[in-house]
Amino acid sequence: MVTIHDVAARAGVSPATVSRFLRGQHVRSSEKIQAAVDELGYWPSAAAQSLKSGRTYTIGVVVPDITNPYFAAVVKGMESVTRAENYRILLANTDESSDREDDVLADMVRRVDGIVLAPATEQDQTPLHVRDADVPLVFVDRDLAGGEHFDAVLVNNVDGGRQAAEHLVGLGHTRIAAISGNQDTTPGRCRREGFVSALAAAGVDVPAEYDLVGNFREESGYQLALSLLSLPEPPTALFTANNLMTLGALKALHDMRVDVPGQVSLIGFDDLDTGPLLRPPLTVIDRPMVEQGVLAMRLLLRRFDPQYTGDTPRHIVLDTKLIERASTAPPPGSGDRRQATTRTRRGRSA
Amino acid sequence: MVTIHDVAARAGVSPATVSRFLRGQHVRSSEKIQAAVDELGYWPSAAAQSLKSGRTYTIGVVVPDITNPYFAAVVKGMESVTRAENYRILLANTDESSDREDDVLADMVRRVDGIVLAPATEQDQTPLHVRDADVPLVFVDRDLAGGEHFDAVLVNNVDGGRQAAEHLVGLGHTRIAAISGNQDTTPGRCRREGFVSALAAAGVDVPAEYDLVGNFREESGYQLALSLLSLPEPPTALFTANNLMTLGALKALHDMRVDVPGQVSLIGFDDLDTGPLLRPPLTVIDRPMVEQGVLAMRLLLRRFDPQYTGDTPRHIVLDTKLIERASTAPPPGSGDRRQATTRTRRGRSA
DNA sequence: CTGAAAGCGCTTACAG
DNA sequence: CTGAAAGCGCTTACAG
Repeated sequence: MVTIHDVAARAGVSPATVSRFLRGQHVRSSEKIQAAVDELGYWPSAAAQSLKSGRTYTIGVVVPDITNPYFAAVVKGMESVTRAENYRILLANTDESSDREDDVLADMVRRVDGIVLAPATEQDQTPLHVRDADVPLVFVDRDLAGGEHFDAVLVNNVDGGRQAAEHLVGLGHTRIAAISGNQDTTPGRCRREGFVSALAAAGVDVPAEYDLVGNFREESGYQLALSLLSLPEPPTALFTANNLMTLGALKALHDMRVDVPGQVSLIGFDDLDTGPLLRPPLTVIDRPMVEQGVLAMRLLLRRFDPQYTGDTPRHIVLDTKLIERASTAPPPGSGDRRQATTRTRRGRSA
Repeated sequence: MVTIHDVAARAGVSPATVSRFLRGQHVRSSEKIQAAVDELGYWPSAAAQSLKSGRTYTIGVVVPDITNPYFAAVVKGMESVTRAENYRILLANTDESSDREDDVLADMVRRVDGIVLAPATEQDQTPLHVRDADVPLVFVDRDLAGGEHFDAVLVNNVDGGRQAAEHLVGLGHTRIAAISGNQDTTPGRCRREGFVSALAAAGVDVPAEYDLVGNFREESGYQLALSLLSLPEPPTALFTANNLMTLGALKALHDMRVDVPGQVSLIGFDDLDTGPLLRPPLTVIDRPMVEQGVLAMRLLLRRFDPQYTGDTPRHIVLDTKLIERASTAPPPGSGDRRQATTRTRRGRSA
């Protein structure tokens, strides 16, 4: 391993001068030093640098599931920022587990300059300890009870739920079910809240057997959709609170040969790359993804600038948007001629 | 920041003893030390530890595109291994750029104990320099010209291409096109090679205008599929060499209102979560994904075990598998009654 | 502008 | 089993 001393010896200067040159200061023997660096193939030791400087130029990124396209997009956004600012990303997957999250955060605290976290639950208090360690923390996608003291980039989940509800009500549905996500997470709780309360405001009641709670994974969307379909009186419309549960529900509907949207309308939260290509093309509540990652990382890096370090925490809340495609329609028997016809035809050709 | 000295002082022992306790050695005053650690909230400095030990317990993972579900799955597999072995992952996205890859590798060399790399091109020689720095390197998904000296986990891409070709030939197609990936990558080159040569062996010629090369991104699949459809004599079957280009091609086919598989059959490489839910459900060449990540990370960690450090490089090559769904069928006018009928019906109800 | 020196927080051979 | 000491590779205030 070639060190700064080797470079110094070869260039005929002191290690201090090499260090200054490398950090961009003007030195007399810059050519000789550069030559020595090149010839020796010198690269500074990150460990030594951060031991001295107390900075790692590394950001911890903690997400519940990297294979969820939403989080993959968020990470990509964050990566574009860290790259431009010469930081790197230490990535951890918590598999939606608080325990795993605790371990990861404790481990990261002494390895990174800051953390962007999508917490597994709102109740977890470990992230608050991160603050004690003086490591800036930004929440993305999900908040925390007591998270007011941190920066955050969130989405207006309540309003997204409302948009989904009003879309279904507008189509004439009254038997409306929801498959929500973990109720101890911000998006799980808020999307359900927004959805159910907008339905109530429109005079539509959601009975307990229509008000199901899953865990944001495909399998739970699948199982809960099956259970809805086996009800004596199944719903005519279904809201699924994230992309993976939407896919699970759609699989269940396919497996049970339920016509979508002829028999059951489906509206999901979060768009998918494949959304327009699915059978049928999915109606969804969409939101920024890459942008959320970009904003969260920018908020975090700002905290390293002494000018902003003490600023009051900022909560950026982005809007959702309804994308109407073909998975939602008026309920069966609603007298909508076009819809009824389509359904019959599909039934025949299936 | 609380250091090992603070803990030592509080426990009434020397820092050396604290260090030994923390590393699992038996010491007399373990209870007092543990108490001091807890009360002070001590956590060792990673920088100091790795400066001393020369180990970072961090693995660099370099992929071309983290939002590609294939790479997301590979990373997830790697993460499960690093977690179990108490390593962490420094993640970098190269956006399929060799320049970016060079930067990333140079940066990582002094920050990690080893690297798993899916190289942007086969020609890039930078990864070979990583070896000079004595940082073990394992290839995943993609190989390098000169990569024989490294461990690698690959897929039998040539055979995957062959499977796709024989499936299409078996259905009776003779006008067969391919949208291949970057020809300076292992999978891009080999999938095309396997596909084209299997067609040749079956007596099917692929004219130049059917033999297209994209860049593994959705947009290139879209554009190239459009260009195929605008040919005076478009193909009746299309092979797309990765998941994203398959989606792009499918979008193009939808946009041009081409019946799949009635007018054009489509077979992709790499399955998708949504594969069965697409219009139509996709026939694909599938391969292990999470498992590739697991195997690659295991190969890498083995290199840290003195027992295996000097072993000759291992190339693990996994098999692909044809998954037949509904996007492939005999060519139009081939006399296959069932198919022809279906096509007509679809045409009517569209 | 430059060098000698101290020190960042650990670990580990060396004595005891 | 334990402690004093050296040293991992840098950076930076302090003199000059």
